[in-house]
Amino acid sequence: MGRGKIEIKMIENESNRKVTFSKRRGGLFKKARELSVLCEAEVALIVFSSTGNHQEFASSSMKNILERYKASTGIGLLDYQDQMLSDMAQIKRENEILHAELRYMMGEDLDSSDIKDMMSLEDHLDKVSGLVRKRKDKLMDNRLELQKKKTGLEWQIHNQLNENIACYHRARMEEQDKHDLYSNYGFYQLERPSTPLHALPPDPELRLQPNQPNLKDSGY
Amino acid sequence: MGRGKIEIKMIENESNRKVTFSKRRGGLFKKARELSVLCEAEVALIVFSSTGNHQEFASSSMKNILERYKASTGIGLLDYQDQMLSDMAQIKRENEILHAELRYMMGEDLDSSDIKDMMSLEDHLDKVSGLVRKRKDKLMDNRLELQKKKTGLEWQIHNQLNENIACYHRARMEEQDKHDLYSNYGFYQLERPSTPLHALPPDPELRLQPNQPNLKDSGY
DNA sequence: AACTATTAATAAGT
DNA sequence: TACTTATTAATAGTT
Repeated sequence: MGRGKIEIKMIENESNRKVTFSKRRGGLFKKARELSVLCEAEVALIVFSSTGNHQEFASSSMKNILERYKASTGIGLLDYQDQMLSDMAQIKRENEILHAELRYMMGEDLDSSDIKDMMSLEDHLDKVSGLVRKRKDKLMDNRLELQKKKTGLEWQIHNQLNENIACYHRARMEEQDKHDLYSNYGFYQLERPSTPLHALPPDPELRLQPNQPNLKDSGY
Repeated sequence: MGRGKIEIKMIENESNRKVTFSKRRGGLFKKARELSVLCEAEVALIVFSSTGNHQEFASSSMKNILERYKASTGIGLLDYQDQMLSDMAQIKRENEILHAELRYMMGEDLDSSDIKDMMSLEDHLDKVSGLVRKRKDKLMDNRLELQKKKTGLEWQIHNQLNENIACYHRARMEEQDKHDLYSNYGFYQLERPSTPLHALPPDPELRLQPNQPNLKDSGY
């Protein structure tokens, strides 16, 4: 159709090619539209020129048509999609089973189970209880151990403090003794207990001892 | 182009429409191909008939062209797949969680759990154990009830048999008595216990009674 | 599905 | 790029 027929092969002359492209592209789109209108067909047409521009025609919406196309063919990803769908089904089944098992373990689905089931479930629960108890005991032990260590440390500090205080009092006593010696309070000082009264920790038994015999002896 | 021109609007006559569809579709695909060859254009053409069948033409590969189209417009085929992939990921996550819960319930994953966890799990296990015990007891009761009924039936049969046998023996005794009377064993017969010895069920206490006083009395 | 009269598309020229 | 036109291609209606 034109002044002479042409071979259907790439047009070497670039400007010719461009012109032909424009003309034929127009014709193609026109025919695409006509087909869709005359015959109620869904038509999607996408054309990229060699320069990279693209034009499209879609009888309804391109997205819809491509969705439909994808749904009906899957453009090479049919296998992939099938694979995915079957994987999905598999996983869903697993999910169902897990749910059921979990419900069973949670005792939510017992009405349909028989004595044998109950026995084995009971056994199982006992076993798990055992594990739990073991774990709990271990954790408890750990905590106790920790507590002990802590307490031990506190005792150490405590004892150290006592020692320090005792030390301090001994030192004071010695000084006092020296002082007393100078002041001639001789007898009274000798009657005093050798341990300092305020030393810690205070021993209740020691406290009950009369530590001021001088008052009693003095006839109050 | 044809014997008279036509308006571009839906063809009412169905067979006409179908014929026209076939013809024009062929022409469209031909022209699409020619365009792509003559002008080195990339062309993608998808046509759905009103009956749902589809045909396609792609100058290279439909997937490539649509990818290119998507790159330049954002409309693409991958939405569906993406959706599926994310669904899958979601389900897989759920699966993971279920697995973990189940492992936990099975006491397989306790090493990382703390005392609080253990306490609550223990509580839970106790609760489930309670449910299981209840269910088991109920089932046991049912079974026992059944057994009882069965046993009851057996006892009835047993008793009925005894009755029958006793009946039979009474009948025989009466006949025997008649016979003895005729044979003049008068005294000896009067000494015999009134119950027949072979009557069932045999009572051990009755058996211990000396039932042959005549031998003893005769001085053996 | 083949035919063909007729219209539509378009190659080459302007 | 647009218009023209000779020519080919497509196809509507018919068989």
